[in-house]
Amino acid sequence: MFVLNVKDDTPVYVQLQNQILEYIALGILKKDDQLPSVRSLSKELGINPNTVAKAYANLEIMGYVYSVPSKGVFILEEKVQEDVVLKKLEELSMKIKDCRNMMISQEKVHQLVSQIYEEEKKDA
Amino acid sequence: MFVLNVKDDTPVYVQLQNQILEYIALGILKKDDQLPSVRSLSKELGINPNTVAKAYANLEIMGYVYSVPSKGVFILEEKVQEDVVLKKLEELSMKIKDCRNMMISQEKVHQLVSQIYEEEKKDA
Amino acid sequence: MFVLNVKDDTPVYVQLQNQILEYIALGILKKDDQLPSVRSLSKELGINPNTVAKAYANLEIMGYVYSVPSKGVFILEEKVQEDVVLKKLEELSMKIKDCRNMMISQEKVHQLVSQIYEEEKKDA
Amino acid sequence: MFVLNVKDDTPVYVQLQNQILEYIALGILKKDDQLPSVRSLSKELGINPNTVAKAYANLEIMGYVYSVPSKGVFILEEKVQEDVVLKKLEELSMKIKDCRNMMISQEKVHQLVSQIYEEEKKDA
DNA sequence: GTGGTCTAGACCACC
DNA sequence: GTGGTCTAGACCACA
Repeated sequence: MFVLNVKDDTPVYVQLQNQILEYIALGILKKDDQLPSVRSLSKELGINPNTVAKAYANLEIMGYVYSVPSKGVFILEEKVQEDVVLKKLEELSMKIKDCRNMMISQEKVHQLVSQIYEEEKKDA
Repeated sequence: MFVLNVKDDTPVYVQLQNQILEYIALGILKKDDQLPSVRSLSKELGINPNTVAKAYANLEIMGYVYSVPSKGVFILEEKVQEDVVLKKLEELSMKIKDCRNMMISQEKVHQLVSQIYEEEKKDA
Repeated sequence: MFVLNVKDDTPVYVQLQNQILEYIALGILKKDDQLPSVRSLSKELGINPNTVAKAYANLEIMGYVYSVPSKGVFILEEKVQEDVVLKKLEELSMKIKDCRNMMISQEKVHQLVSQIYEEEKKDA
Repeated sequence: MFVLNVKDDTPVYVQLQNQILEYIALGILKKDDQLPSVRSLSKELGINPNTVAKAYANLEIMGYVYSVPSKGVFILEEKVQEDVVLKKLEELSMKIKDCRNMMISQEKVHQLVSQIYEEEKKDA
């Protein structure tokens, strides 16, 4: 279900958080769905339980998830969808600004967008 | 001339490098222009001289700058090279893919691009 | 009859105990009244029978309840005892001290008390 | 500067968070003040650095503090004061409701408030 | 079985 | 020196 990229320099627990948020945004994870247990997921991904727990704890503090001790961790989903989308668009905006500032032409960027949307989800 | 954001999670020396590259791309820094001295710039920005030196050293390694001992550091090229642009575009591609995967419409993204390019450099 | 909140961080069996004590204090549960059976209550609340049994067992240890094997569990006292009230007042004291230490005015606190006592039990 | 209570069942890192928030609310810690380093504080309190780091990280996620890697952790203080006060009053309200529900008289509670405010800060 | 807390200690990038 | 990340493994309360 989750894919970690060791080459990526973003921390493992952040990668996990982001993937969970993406699944929520996509509607794959719904309100009150249970996330995999800390231990099972850590074993599956070959990482330390603490790392999974950290991701879950952060998501809880951020209000996307609630944990019931000795039961599990569950999706909260209230306004999450728009939150996540807005955050992604904000990140995108920064990158677009970088491109503009480096004198990359607007046409070039539009082209890239079209191209990526057309290659559908070969790499998702 | 340079603006650093300590609360930003990107390292200070990377922020500095990027801004210098940006100024080169924009033609503000031209071939053989001299960069501020390590000492003066570090004092001006309130950061450690080592940090400035590291940024300059990296730029030299990357081939955008040459240093003349006991003289200073100077711009080598008038244009940022292909690879820097390619790297930026690669980063942009990842973000666009994220948006596509989250079912954000292609139109929305095109809109954002246009909007950002139109607001020129109010916020650069 | 009982309302549990799984998202609350206080253990389920403690929530149950407290509510039973509250009903005793309020005179809703009287001497020799029978509590629901472990099995029926656990089914009704959707929780593990062990959890209900634990709450009952604790109440028996604390002397508020007695169990007759193969008969059921019954209320022993008509009134909650001093120590439970004292414990609650102790908890309240700590919170009041916190407020005082944070420079919240005495008037503000008195106001809050009055307000809560006046809204009766809309939310109990 | 900080006092931990091992007998208290609230987690050490939560105790730390709360004390820091209290100091902010009291104005003892001000905007851009630096918190003690993770290592020095952990040594001083005799606890593991991870535990201190966890408290700091949570405060950062909650938006009360910002950390500059290799520099330190600093107070952010934006609207923090009211946030913290509101949270405290909310906690107090819950305890007052408990008392009311256990038939403790309103006079008794007012008395307790007055008494605590009068003993000044013998125990702060 | 579950999550929560904590310790001990490692390595990293950065200043 | 600083914070950030991660591992390995312990113990606890709870269901």
